[in-house]
Amino acid sequence: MGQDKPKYQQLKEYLIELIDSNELTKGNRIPSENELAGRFNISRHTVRRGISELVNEGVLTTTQGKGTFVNQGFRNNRQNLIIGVITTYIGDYIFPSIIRGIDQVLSENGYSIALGCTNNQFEKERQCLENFLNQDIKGLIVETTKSALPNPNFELYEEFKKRNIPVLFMHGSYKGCSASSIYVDDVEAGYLATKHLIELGHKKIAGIFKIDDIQGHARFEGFCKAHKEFGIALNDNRVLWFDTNDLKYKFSMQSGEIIIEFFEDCTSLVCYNEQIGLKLIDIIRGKGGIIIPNRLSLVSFDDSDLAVASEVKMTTVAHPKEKLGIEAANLMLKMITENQEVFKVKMTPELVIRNSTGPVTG
Amino acid sequence: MGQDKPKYQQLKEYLIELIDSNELTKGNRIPSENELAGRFNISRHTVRRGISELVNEGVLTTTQGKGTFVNQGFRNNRQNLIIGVITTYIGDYIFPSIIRGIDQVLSENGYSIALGCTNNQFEKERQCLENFLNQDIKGLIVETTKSALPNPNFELYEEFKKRNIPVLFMHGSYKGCSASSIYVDDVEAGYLATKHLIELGHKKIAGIFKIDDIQGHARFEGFCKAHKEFGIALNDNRVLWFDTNDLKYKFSMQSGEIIIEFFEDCTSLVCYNEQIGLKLIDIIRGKGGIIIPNRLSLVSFDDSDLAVASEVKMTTVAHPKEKLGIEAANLMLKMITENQEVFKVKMTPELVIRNSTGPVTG
DNA sequence: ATAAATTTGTGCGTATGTATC
DNA sequence: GGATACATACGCACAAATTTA
Repeated sequence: MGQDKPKYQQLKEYLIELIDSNELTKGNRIPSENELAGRFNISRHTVRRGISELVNEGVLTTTQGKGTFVNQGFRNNRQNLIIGVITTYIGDYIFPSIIRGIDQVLSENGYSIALGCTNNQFEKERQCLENFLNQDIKGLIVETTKSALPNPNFELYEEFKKRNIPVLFMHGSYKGCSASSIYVDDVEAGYLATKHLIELGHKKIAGIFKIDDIQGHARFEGFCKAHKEFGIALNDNRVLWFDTNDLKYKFSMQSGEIIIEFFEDCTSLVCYNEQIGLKLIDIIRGKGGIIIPNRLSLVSFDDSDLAVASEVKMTTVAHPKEKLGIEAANLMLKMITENQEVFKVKMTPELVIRNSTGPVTG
Repeated sequence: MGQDKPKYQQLKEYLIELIDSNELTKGNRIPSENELAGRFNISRHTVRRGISELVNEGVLTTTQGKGTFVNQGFRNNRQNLIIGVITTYIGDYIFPSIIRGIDQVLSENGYSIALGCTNNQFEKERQCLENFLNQDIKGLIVETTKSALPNPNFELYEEFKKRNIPVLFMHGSYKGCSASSIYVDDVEAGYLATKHLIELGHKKIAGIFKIDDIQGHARFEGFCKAHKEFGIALNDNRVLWFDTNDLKYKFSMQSGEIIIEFFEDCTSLVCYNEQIGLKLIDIIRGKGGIIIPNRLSLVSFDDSDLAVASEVKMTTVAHPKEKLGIEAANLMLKMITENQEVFKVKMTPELVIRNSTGPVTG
């Protein structure tokens, strides 16, 4: 008789053993409390304690007057392996690819995804986090919301840490937070895009970047770095910043005039992503007169479907997408097993040259 | 003193009351077991039972030697509202929009989504279902996997029914299953697309449809229906069938010649979806000579981003997408509250006319 | 640094109530 | 009604962890 383990624990293990070996299967009645008490020479109270824990774990169900029964066998693997995933947008652009990558790896390993979507709003992010705190998730992968701004949901992330639930940030992490993160080297991306234009002879390069997003900042940093490295002066008037709210209005056909004026004296354009890129192409096509790449070279980022959707096949700096998702999921599995190590993984983007860029003319 | 409720239950309610009224908040120690026993004149054993249930519900945490403490307030709403969502593909095309629609409604109502993805394989579907059976989900929304074939996971769906977990099928339900379903009228969609061309004067209409997909069959059915209704003969040679595996090869630039030959003697084309439509536009643009809509009118389906991505803005029959997701989520909420009624909801698609179609010429 | 007090954890015994067969 | 099985409830004893004097 092991004196180390509590008796109710031993009883639990005995019952689990019976169920796992199929001596008791779904629907079977287990011996009565009194019988178990007699058989193991323990008190009925102790039997009750063991049983009540198994009921709580979903293994058994008790019915007064009838007995205690084994639940449906689906609970045989009594695991509940869920990873929370929070993204800014769910259905747009490259996010689906990332989620697909994550799902691919996790489902292979018996995990499933619980999905949350912030629409880039702190309030919704908070809601998602609270939701996940109420669930028994084994890990959390977060694509940061408004990553360039200070985050008001800091305490909630701390709570995950306290509970030993690993958190992995994607596309940048919050300041002062020592959590793991996986991100694309967006400075390098911005650098590669700009360098490509410079090497084609461009000197007047416009840039459009997103202001409330750390990726926007990073890509702009790379934009600057390339200018500096090649000794080209950077003109502030050639950089246009926009935020999430501008998306619908600033880049519509109606305001196309303003946009076109903006890069009028430039020969090329570094464009924050392909959603914007495609809208610009539409505007330019609509106005006529400007030909890509002859009059204007365009580099964008991400290499989504949109890059090759129109007649202008965009030169772009490819985001790893699925690969990032796969990497992130693998990291998460590692974090779960290797107990709270902090990882920082940087993925390097690659330039994909298509026909939206060409040598400077005139 | 209410004699109806058990004493441990009364104790639980007393403690919950203290927490909800913020007299005890996160981190606070509650009175010791002995003190509570004395105060309420009940035995310590009874106190322990009440406390142990609250521990199990995540409200309290006990530490031997220290005391019993109130957990972080996130559990104040001790609900665990998760809806399982199973789709065939996660990241492609219109699925993200559907998921976004579902998420929009559910998150507003305090639910969150647990996501599963079958890749159109029965085995993965089974895995997802077993996963969800192990979780405490409140409902299940399933996009059917290989809906034309008999489903081997029937018993698992039955199990949900047994547990009173409502199941809602999307895009068709399994045979012999009396569950609720929500679907788009794809016959009508095919009919609308074809009728639009006929009304523009087209009589030689080619069709491209997906063969391993019930939507493909339905859209083809509508294609036929319109031909019959307007007394136009249907030529088998003008219908091209493809399956999932063909996607990569059949519609590439390399095999473009074959595709173009296929609709050479037609003035218009009904194209299964916009992924294919966009590839065709690329092929046509690459070959030159054929102008849309002058030489060839093109109608597609779904109204995804891709419809307006290129210089050819596609006329298309819009899939409700988000709206379908929203509808589905609302239905699910209704099913949860109204206890297992069976709903059948049909959504009607709408024609969106853009500039890929025009009157027949020559 | 040690002992005492406090608090939770394990375990036994008993009694009575209530649901099911 | 009677037998059986689970539900509620009280009491006691000792062990183990933590705090405090």
